[in-house]
Amino acid sequence: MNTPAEASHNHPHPSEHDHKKCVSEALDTAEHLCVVRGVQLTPIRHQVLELIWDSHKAVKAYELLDRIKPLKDGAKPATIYRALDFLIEQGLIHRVESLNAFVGCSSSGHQHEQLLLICKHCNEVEERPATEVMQALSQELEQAGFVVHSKAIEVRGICVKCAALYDDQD
Amino acid sequence: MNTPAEASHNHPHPSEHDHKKCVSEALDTAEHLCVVRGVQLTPIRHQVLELIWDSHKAVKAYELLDRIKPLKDGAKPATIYRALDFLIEQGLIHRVESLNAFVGCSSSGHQHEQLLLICKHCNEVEERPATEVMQALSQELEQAGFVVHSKAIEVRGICVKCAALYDDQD
DNA sequence: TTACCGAGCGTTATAATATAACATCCGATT
DNA sequence: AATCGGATGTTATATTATAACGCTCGGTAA
Repeated sequence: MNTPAEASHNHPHPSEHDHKKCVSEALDTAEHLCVVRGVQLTPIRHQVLELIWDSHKAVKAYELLDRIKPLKDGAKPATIYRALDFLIEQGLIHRVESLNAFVGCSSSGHQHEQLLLICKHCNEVEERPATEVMQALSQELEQAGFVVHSKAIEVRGICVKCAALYDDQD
Repeated sequence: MNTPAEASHNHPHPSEHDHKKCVSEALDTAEHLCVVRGVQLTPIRHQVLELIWDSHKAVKAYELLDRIKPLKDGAKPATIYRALDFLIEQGLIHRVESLNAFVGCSSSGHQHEQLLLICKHCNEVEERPATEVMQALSQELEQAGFVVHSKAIEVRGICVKCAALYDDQD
């Protein structure tokens, strides 16, 4: 398959994983979930999701716009933002609040709310279920009597792989 | 003292607390910390901090700009953003990432990183130390080998006071 | 004193992010 | 055939944020 995702994918920690698998799993899951839910993963939405999954980096909306223009001539901001809205609603991507950017969600089906570890060096975002944290948070929120709509738990810093590089080289 | 803060303050849950005390404590703490740290809480910075403390609501940068213009003729975006940068650096305010907005920090001296509970109804932001959550998070981050620069832990929903109003009235 | 330096601020311009509003298309239903 | 709703096209604009450059002023080194 000559997808743009495969063509332009650029992973800073290459030995670590088979990214094609990430992408195909994410897309398969997305397609399946949309069928089950009776919502449409239209070509545009699919393309945007694929572009987001090009890497594990957080991507800006206008970056996506630039990258979808060759595929979708005449794409405008609304094209992207509508697709992003849909993908977020369906839990297929995360909005990274502290970056105004977007990243694929690996656990779309089950557990969408996760701890996001955002590396300032490689710009990758790691999702972690962080069950202990989530449990403590639920308790805290219950104590506070707060009715939750959504959560954003984001930590910025240097990921373990980049930290290792720093130790070795910088 | 005929401060703008007192003049325009508007609290949706009025019986709950003495807001003048919040403001004066926040400003006193800020002044003290800046002296100790050898940094300047200039008139502009002080005014912006005061405007932010007008309420416990998250405030947008351009709202602050509009509100500082009468006091500081010719104020421009940079005026506000520079002050905000300073106040954030000094831990005197929080940037609410999921709103692109700002709110005073009650615990400037000691424990800046807190859980923020953001009410969609009254728009107030409650800070909570949430020590159990923070502890679990620290553990998680240590396990992940992630070097932390900053954290944003934000929950959006309905605060306990507004939830009570909903139960009674809506 | 004079020269310099850096922090803070004024000012202009523009970049980057996001939404509103209305038109059109197209497939499903009546 | 009529119509209805979801998705998309299209134009315009709102909102958020930064860049870049110059001035002032107070401290300090020559």
